[in-house]
Amino acid sequence: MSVTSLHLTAVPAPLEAASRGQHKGQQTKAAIIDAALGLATQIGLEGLSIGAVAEVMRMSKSGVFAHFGSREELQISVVREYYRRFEDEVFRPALAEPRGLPRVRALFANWMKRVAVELQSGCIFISGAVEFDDRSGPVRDALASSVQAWMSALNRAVQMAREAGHLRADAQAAQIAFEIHAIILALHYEARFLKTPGSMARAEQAFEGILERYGSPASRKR
Amino acid sequence: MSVTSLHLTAVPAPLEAASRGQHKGQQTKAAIIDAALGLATQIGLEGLSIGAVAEVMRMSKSGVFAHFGSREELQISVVREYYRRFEDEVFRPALAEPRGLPRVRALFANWMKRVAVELQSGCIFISGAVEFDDRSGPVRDALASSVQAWMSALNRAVQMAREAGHLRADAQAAQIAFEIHAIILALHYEARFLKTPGSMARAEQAFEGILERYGSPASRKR
DNA sequence: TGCAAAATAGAACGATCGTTCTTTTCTTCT
DNA sequence: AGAAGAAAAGAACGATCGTTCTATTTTGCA
Repeated sequence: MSVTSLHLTAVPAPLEAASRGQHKGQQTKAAIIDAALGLATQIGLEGLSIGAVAEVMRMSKSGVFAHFGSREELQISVVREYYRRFEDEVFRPALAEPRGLPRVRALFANWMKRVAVELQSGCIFISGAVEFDDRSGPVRDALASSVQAWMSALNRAVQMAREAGHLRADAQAAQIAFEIHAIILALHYEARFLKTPGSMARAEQAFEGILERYGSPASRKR
Repeated sequence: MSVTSLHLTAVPAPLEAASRGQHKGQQTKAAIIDAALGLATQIGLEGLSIGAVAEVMRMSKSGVFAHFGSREELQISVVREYYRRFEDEVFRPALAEPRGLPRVRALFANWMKRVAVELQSGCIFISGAVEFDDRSGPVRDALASSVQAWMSALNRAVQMAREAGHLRADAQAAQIAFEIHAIILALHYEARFLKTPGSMARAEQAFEGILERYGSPASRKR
């Protein structure tokens, strides 16, 4: 309906496009990626079909296809968009917190906030890992490098906490990042698949346990 | 080749079948499930196609199909078989250990042993959770109840360890089971998808951390 | 050994998939 | 306004999917 009206009313759409300095093609391409991302979070990157995207967009299959040239390119675009949003919602806001434990806490809190949403919609980094874990190719590469980027950002934040004296001197940042990642994965599994009640609280408690175990004596006394 | 020879040499195969008291149909059905399980661990339950199974079995599609009546029934059979093997390899051997911490340790050790294999082949309980987390139906039910059965078995083992005084009195069995599950999921993710080196050691260390945190003072001193 | 029954094969179905090609519609810029 | 080019539609392709139906082969038992 709204897409149709864009075709009928010639004035507003081009104006908006001009204001962002982008042509109609780029505009609809972004809308397609948005729709495809919504679909991919529900049915996975592998389940993502051009026909389904076209239906959501009220476009023809070939119309959607022309923007990407292949299904793989569409999938890669979705991965990149997902990463961008993850960065915006989880990583960037945490930079407002001071280095060390506060920032690590903020990263985890933001991550949990996002998971709370994903318990309905799904997470591409998790479903994609399962779908592409024994495959190779550009989609897997895009997925893996996105996750790697996030994981190393988490690693750096933990490492800074250690350097700030907020963690025990013998604590390994990679080990802590591994255990935090583990909490999120278990939360997804238990809450989204098994629908176990109280999983959010379990995850929170597990996180506090990690800080208790690896926190420096000074930081644990507060 | 071996399947073909079964048809040509009339003596040994029927004898074997008779010794188990099962007709040829049940025999080949078991072989189909075995082949399907091997396929499903690699490409997932959703990726499992009757045509692919038929090709592995050197049978016709309809020949395979007739044993199950639907693809869903084949998927359910695979889930049940996977659970049976998981029980045999992980759960049952641990019952030889005495109740309490030794048995919990054995459960985790056996689980880790299995994961070490699954890093090549894949785990249906993990891939299936992602594939069926927002779907409903008999396949999802079979999958969820299998996982639930295993998780509550793990829960009981932890609970017995608490009752034996091996864990702190205020430790919650469900919380500990959650955290152990988390370790396994992270190991799968990091080793199988990201191919991060040293993931097995990280998982082992995380498990020791859990025991350190929740272990009773008496059990931690040894 | 022969006959009924079970097991398997084979062909065909409608549907959906990604992709290609051709044609039409809409945008953009002069 | 009108031409050039981008964007979208439409039809068709080969392939694969689960499933159905019929015919053939194989099995197990009297």
